[in-house]
Amino acid sequence: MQLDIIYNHNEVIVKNMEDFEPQHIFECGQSFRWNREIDGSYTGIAYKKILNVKKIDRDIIFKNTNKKEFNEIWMEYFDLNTDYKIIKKEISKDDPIMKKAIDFGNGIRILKQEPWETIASFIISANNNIPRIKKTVEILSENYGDYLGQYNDIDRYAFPDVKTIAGLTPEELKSSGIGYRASYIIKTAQMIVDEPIDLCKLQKLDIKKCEKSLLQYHGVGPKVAHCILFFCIGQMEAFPVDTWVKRVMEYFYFKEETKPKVIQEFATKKYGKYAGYAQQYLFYYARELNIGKK
DNA sequence: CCCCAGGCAGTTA
DNA sequence: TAACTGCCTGGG
Repeated sequence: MQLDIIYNHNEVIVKNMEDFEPQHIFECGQSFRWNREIDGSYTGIAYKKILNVKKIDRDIIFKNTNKKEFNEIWMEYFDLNTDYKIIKKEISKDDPIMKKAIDFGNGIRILKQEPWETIASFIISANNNIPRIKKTVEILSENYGDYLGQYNDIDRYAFPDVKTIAGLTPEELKSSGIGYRASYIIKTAQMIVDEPIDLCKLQKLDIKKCEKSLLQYHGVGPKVAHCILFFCIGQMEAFPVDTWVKRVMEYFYFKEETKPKVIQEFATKKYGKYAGYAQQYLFYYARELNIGKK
């Protein structure tokens, strides 16, 4: 698979890109820092960079970037070297439900996100709703993140550094609307400052050991751990079971109340090394169509 | 207004 | 180790 890339001034275009639908990528719930603009493009922040993404016909236009940055950051971030056709085929064989879910979320790509931001964001996501998670992450960034400049006349801020958060008190953090998760985030930040995350090391561990090490963080349980495994460590057989996935799996496969752990083990067996992708298609499908909700 | 949200930690049996 | 409970906060 060879990408057809054009590098312009402050802009990179990938021609005839397969399996890339901005709306599905940014609104499938994997990331909390991308917002839709009036023209249908999305502006977001990652790795202390501001980027705008727009799809025109079959081309993807990446604005506010350049060749060097694109190759160093965004290629991997957008998982552009992965052929989603193979994944889709693998997880949907003999599974009409998964075929439907994939058809619905056809252009989803899994973003390779930063470890600390992913950990903190998904700690915040617990017992919370997506609009509020996004708002909290935004306020956190405005209050404690680096100022990155303006884009489309709006001030943009990076997600706060782990050291900054580690130095705060829960009382200070609570002004960001983070609620009782403030103490979780701070404790976890302090753990990470004391022992920085070694991504390479984590990637080499088998998923069980990797999960176990993540569960040591405060505010990280099985669901959040699997989100971290999948969205930033690259353990693609992870399978986060949240309320939506639980409901949709019960509705389609189990036909009865089933414990998250049972669902997760079932999915790992059923979908194998691409289980995480299956989870993301299912989650998006279920949430958008309200499947399984009473 | 009340209900609840992409769970988790802490506490009991 | 399984089951139960309370939880900041604000969107819907």
